[in-house]
Amino acid sequence: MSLRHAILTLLATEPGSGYDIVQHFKQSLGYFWNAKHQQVYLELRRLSEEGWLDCQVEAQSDKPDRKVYTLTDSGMAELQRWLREPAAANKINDALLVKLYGGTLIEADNLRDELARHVDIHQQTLHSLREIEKLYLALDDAQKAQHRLPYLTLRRGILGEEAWLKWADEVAAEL
Amino acid sequence: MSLRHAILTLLATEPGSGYDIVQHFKQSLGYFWNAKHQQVYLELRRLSEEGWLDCQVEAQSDKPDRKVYTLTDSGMAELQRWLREPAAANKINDALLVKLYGGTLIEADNLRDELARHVDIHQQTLHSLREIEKLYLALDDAQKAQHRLPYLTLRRGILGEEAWLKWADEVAAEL
DNA sequence: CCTTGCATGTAACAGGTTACATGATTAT
DNA sequence: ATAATCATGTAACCTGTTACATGCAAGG
Repeated sequence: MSLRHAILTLLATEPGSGYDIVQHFKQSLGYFWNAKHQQVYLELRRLSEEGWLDCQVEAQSDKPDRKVYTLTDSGMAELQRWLREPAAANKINDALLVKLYGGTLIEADNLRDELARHVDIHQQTLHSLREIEKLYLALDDAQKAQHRLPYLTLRRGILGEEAWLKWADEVAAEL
Repeated sequence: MSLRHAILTLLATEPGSGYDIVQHFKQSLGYFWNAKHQQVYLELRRLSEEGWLDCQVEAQSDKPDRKVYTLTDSGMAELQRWLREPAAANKINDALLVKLYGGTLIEADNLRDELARHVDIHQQTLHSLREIEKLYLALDDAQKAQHRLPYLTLRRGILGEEAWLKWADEVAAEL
């Protein structure tokens, strides 16, 4: 479990609501972290109960109230403790590869369609990551320096998607 | 959940015990599927209860008894039904990227060490995948044709690890 | 009128991890 | 002696998903 620490990491940059965090996961950070809103709201409550977050309700005129969470000192201490701890290598469970592995048991057309669907998804992801990269590259040096590490995670997304699509080409040629 | 279908896929090629399946996950298939032995034994029991697997106890002289599971006709039907169903895109939760993202909050040395540790792991994985690839490439054409699809999943592992290491080079240069 | 976005949650369930448990054989 | 390999499991716990729930505002 590191959803709680992913949340603390995001809130270390700037305070935000559960909704904000979910939007981050859905948009720019989706290539390395995903969570449903239910899970996020649950963790936010727990993190507050443990004293790692402060919560302030922000009333809005035309939209529903927001609960804005801020990292506390002990929250920052916990985050740093976790950051220093070694991370386990990522566990991968890839259903598409299982399907390809067992692909001789079904029609080749089915497999080709499935691959094409996934190629579309990965191309779209790659495209949106490259758009974000453009924004970064247009920054001046001082701003670039500030977002150096998030940019490196973005590069992981880009290189990862490029490699995936290169692989898909190999597969398409064989199928 | 597709652990049950990953198991059915493996047993479609040849019957095996829970232990055999876990070994597959630990060794050659670890780059696309992972599961603990407890979970595998649990699923095997459930799959038998649903009539998708047959179980035969094989006594061994010097080693403990083995429960060898075989796919039934209805198990094969279920597997094919699942294989034809579209797979959701893979969900990624990568703690290392979260740590990199929040890396400004801790010492740079810590980050470099962590990266080096992961580079080691990925290099070892890539090495063992390449060893498996050599075995495939040495096969004659008929045998190659037989293992075409599993080989394509292996290529995914190799291209994925190569891309990961290429990214790690970029990161190391920046850190 | 209907859908999307904003914004938050509860409850039931499914899936996965950790701890504990057993016991023989083989290698260091 | 000690650890590793083979081989199977139970129980408690933690994490994540799905279904259900509310309610206003803006846009087509």
